[in-house]
Amino acid sequence: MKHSHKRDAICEVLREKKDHPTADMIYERVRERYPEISLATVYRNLAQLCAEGELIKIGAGGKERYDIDTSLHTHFFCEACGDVYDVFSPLHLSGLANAESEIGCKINFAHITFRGRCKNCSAKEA
Amino acid sequence: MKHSHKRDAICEVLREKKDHPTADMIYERVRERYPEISLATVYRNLAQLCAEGELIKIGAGGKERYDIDTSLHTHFFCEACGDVYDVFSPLHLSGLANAESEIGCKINFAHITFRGRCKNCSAKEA
DNA sequence: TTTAAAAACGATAATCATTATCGTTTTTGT
DNA sequence: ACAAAAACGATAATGATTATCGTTTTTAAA
Repeated sequence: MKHSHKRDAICEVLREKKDHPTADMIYERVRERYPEISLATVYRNLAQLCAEGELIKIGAGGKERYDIDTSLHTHFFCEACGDVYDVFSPLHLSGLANAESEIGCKINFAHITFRGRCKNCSAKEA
Repeated sequence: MKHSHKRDAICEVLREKKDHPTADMIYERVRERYPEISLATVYRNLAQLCAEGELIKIGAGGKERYDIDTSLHTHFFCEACGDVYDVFSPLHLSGLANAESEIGCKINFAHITFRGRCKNCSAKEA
């Protein structure tokens, strides 16, 4: 993988605002620095960075979202506004051994996501 | 919602084989009974049944899959063959209170999915 | 049991996110 | 500077899903 300014800009954008943007949100943000960038370049680089393990995709039904923090953490999806928040508090899941014996195989990974209304959306409703 | 034979057939197909089929898998199966059915009818009815709470969607990145068992349970996605299995063993997640205070709002729902290799795929590799 | 409005249907066009193609431009090691 | 490899922009293609629209079923009341 050669060095590329556009790819750098994509990573910077992801580091600057940790709101787990979609590909087109990233495209708009990078465009402020590189107005000539193509959406294809954004997708190409996102796929590449994911393959290298430098990014993770956090799709939840609709469009894919991207997170440059690849450390183990959980995401909270606001059902009202669609925003995604990080949760770093440690969680523990028990009952895995029984689940494994039920399906007769090893569980490699348990994926957890949360849903609810974020602080902003709860405040608006009140 | 009026009664419809095609919709009945879609539900039957989902009850007969609990492999969480995709829309086009359902289309193929219903076609054996109603060769004239349209894929649009399958999608229309699946959306309708989901809206009524009679089905759940269990998308995991790629195509959506559908499950007629709406009781609380977990899914295991085989990373090798893509098949989806049910897990009914009880699970318990702790650490939610800290997670809620971290993000400052109420978590309505914690969604858990498992990944690994199913029994068949593990056997093939050995 | 006709009848008429509402809902469902099939065919197919449209949408939308994402991926592939291809000719040109950058990067990088020599 | 040079040339191969990688990246790029523009745009076409793909694939899943949704929308449209004219026709057919369903259903409940006349």
